[in-house]
Amino acid sequence: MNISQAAERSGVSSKAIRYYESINLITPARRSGNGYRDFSDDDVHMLRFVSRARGLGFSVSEVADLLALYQDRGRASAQVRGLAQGAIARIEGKITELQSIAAVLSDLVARCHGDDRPECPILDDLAGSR
Amino acid sequence: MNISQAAERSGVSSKAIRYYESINLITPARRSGNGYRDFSDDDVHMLRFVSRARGLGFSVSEVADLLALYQDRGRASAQVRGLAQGAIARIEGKITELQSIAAVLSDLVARCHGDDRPECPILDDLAGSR
DNA sequence: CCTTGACCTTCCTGTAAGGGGAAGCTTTAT
DNA sequence: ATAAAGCTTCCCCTTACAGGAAGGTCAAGG
Repeated sequence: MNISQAAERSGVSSKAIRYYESINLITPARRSGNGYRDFSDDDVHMLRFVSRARGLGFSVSEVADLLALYQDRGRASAQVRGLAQGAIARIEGKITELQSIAAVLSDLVARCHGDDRPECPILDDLAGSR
Repeated sequence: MNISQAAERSGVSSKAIRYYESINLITPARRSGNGYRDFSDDDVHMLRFVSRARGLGFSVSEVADLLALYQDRGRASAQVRGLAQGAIARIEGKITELQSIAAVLSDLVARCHGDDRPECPILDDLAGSR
């Protein structure tokens, strides 16, 4: 099948597929006589794997690791688990950071009248007049 | 004062200061006879404003808006509040997204033995063999 | 006076992960 | 036959700077 169909079935855009190929994340697709890429169902399967992993917050290079482990029949599940735990830690750290930022902003918004008057605790705070 | 001192006092790196100047976020600093930038305490104050706003998750272009509002003595606080609320909404959306991702990953990690054996629910899930 | 070394300047490249679009094929449909 | 769609490669754009090269400048020490 051509790239747009593979894109549709895998949930990875054509652009992204070409990109993944260019950085050697996936093995280059076969080419038909006309030079068009020709994808198999297995290719689509791999692309879905990539898509799902990316959606779970794994970086492209981590996806490369996951793919290698996936294709290594003798891998130890501990390695995969380690990657996933690292991803969780990063995500949770990010959540904590965002929550504290949101808390500060919410406090500022609560203290701001939000009307036609110029007085604004938000700007005052940003200006450091605490 | 020179750029490195302004950087130290404001918490904005020298690189970032030059960058902010290049994109017209801040007004170009005065230059001394030798061509060096020469920062005043007011400049440092502005930089701190920028630094704090960036730290609160405002994009550079939003900071530009905030700075304009800050310098507009007649602004309506509602505008500032709107910007802040938009930021909060974005941040909370991001938090929700990250939380659901973390939940999926945590579930997968919990189901993975994480030992020498190759069986791995994480890879199985990524492969879509649900 | 001269030489370091620490600053400063501008300019170029690189980052993550593709998106957008141009120029030029091929294939498909009318 | 021709137009529309799809494919190819290639290059620029995005965010918000960091890193580093090449070269000018300033203050301290021998």
